[in-house]
Amino acid sequence: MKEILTKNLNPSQIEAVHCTEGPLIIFAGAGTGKTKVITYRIAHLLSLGIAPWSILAVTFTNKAASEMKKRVTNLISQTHRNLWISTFHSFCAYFLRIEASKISLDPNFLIYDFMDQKNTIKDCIKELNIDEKKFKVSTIVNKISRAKDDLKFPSDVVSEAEQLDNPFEFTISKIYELYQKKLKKTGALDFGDLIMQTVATLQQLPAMLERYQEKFKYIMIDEYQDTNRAQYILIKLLARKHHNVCVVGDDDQSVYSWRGADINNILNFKKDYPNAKSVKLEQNYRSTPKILSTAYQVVKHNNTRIDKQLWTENLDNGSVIVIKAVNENDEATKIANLISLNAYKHKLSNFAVFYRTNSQSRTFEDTFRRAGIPYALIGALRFYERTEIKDIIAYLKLINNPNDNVSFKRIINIPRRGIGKTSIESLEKFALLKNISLWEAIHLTSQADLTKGAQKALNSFMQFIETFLELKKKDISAKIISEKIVTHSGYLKELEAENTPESKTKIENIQELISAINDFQNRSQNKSLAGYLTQIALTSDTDSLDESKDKVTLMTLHLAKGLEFEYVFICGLEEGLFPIWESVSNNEELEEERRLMYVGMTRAKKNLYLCWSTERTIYGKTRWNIPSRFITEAGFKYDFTGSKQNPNFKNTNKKHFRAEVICEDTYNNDFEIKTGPFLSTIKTANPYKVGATVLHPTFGRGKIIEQSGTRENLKLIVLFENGQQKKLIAKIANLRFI
DNA sequence: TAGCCCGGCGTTTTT
DNA sequence: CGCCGGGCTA
Repeated sequence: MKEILTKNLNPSQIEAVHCTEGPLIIFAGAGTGKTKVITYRIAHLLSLGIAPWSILAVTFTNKAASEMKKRVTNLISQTHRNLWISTFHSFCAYFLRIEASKISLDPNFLIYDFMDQKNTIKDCIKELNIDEKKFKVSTIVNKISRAKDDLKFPSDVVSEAEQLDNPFEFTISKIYELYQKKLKKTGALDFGDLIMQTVATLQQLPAMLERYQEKFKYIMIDEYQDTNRAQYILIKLLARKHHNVCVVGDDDQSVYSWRGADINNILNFKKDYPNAKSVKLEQNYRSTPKILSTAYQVVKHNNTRIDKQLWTENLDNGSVIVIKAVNENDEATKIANLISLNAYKHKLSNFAVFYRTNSQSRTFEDTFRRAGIPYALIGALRFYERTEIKDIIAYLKLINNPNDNVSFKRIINIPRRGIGKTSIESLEKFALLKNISLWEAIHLTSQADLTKGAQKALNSFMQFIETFLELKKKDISAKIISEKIVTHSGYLKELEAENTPESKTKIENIQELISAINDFQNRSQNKSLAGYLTQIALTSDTDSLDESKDKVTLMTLHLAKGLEFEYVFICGLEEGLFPIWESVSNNEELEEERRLMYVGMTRAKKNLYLCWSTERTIYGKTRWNIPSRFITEAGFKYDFTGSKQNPNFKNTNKKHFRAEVICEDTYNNDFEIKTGPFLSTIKTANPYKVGATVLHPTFGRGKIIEQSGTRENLKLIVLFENGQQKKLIAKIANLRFI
């Protein structure tokens, strides 16, 4: 064991692993083996005879937590069920369920996600008769979430606003107050509550705190730069007795301040724990020297940082290249061109395109689709945020807890039951008057101000839900329940009747959901409906990165954190887009943009492409751009004197672009940069020649042996290497040229 | 009640 | 440019 623990580690990693007693801060730069150090450290603690149940490791994402568990298990070749590796939120959710009885909390509390929060806020605004134009729902959700991140209860926020004599903030504080009341009434906690209530509980009950402090002798926090105040206090509380707290992070990768993360938590760690040891992991195992030095050039421009410089033994001559485009289509085309030119020798999953805003993805999608480059768009619309999924989940939630007004309102008229806005409004008024939930209210429809038709419709809805409440009592599985919902509610029928490509995807998604529910039941110990609902509330990445599919990855820079790719394109590097204009007047925000750039750059293993476009259309408005300061800071000079104010962009239609490289270094021999024939395949009507070799995602390699039709009706007959002969419609066949 | 039209608005989103 | 939400009309 000892040997394994040191053999694979470099000196600073060994130092970090072996320093078990007392506070420790590990500055772990990008690609320096951070997860490895944490997992080895846990294994080391166990090898010293430390009890597994006295170790707590906290991460931010489920992905990180499960990865860590997996790697610890591999390392010590056994599983420790008592080893506590989890996210902040699931740790707190678990804690609160266990201790619920001591703080008069229903242990079956719901967990509200962003949508639930928004809907509840909408109700609050209506109830308080507040001008919806002045108070935007999402702003308020954000404000409330930030307050919770800062451990501020409604009363705190109210008195703060009173002191400041700020009517706007005061209104928000009143909304917060009502919002919190509503959550309490339905028995729901939002993400912020999970942390805040945990902290509050521990602060109020010293004996309990003492017990947990005694239990968790060794605490480790991953991505410490992303902790908010509540999480910071939580850790401080838990670690106060033994002081064996090890935080791992990288201030240069702090990019979530807008969500409450406080970079000062990591910067001031040594102030909090004056006897803290600090270890810097600076040897990078990911990127080429050129990428590392260029990324350093950029991040060095930040003032608020602790200096670290990554180095590598890697002698690869991979490169950083600036690509100048003429507009966003040109940008996408040039990138598609480079990818397709090199796709024959590199897997597509080795390429990634990063952008600052989600709206930039569209051009890439269009271009890649036309170019026949398979791509995976990450993060835009997450599985559990799709309407059809949210609808079915709302049914499950309502069955789990009929008093959940948010879910009730979501599905009361989905599919259409003839219960319109006015009916719902008068039902709501009635419920408010009687101080009961909507579910309770529909049992008394005759007393409310409702038409006969509405009463009848509500009654049949009530009976429909009642049948499921019965099923729940009989412990019928969540899978069966959800199947019955989908069919008996008429939801599926409505989608089938629609019979559009969209409705078909929706049906597929619902089937996927049901199989996910089934999976859950086979996997989990807590097979109840409530158990499933908690699980999904704390999970999001069902359909994120599927590495088995060979596709180019498209995602925002924020989502790129923690990942790596051989070839990375960072796009839209223009002043006003990246850094985004909102940030340029504020140095703190600008530094965060710069860190985001640093994160993006350090994802690249071999080649890094920095792309910018002189012209870009955003929201229908076309703007002229100058290259991002980050390009300049990276050491690339752009000669403005040569560029005309109003150049003639007619050349956009040229068949062959040459990716304009304003500054090029020796680039990787393995990667061709000059423009090949691919581009003409995008621009001309028919790139598919008889005799051409193509690659199909499922059938594999084949030769085009016949073609008919034109443009979107172009049909091909392809003879595949497995002997199959297929008729394909070129537009949708997703063929790649090889 | 439901469907249509118009106006406003538009960074990033681990849980 | 597109999406969403509110208000108006059939």
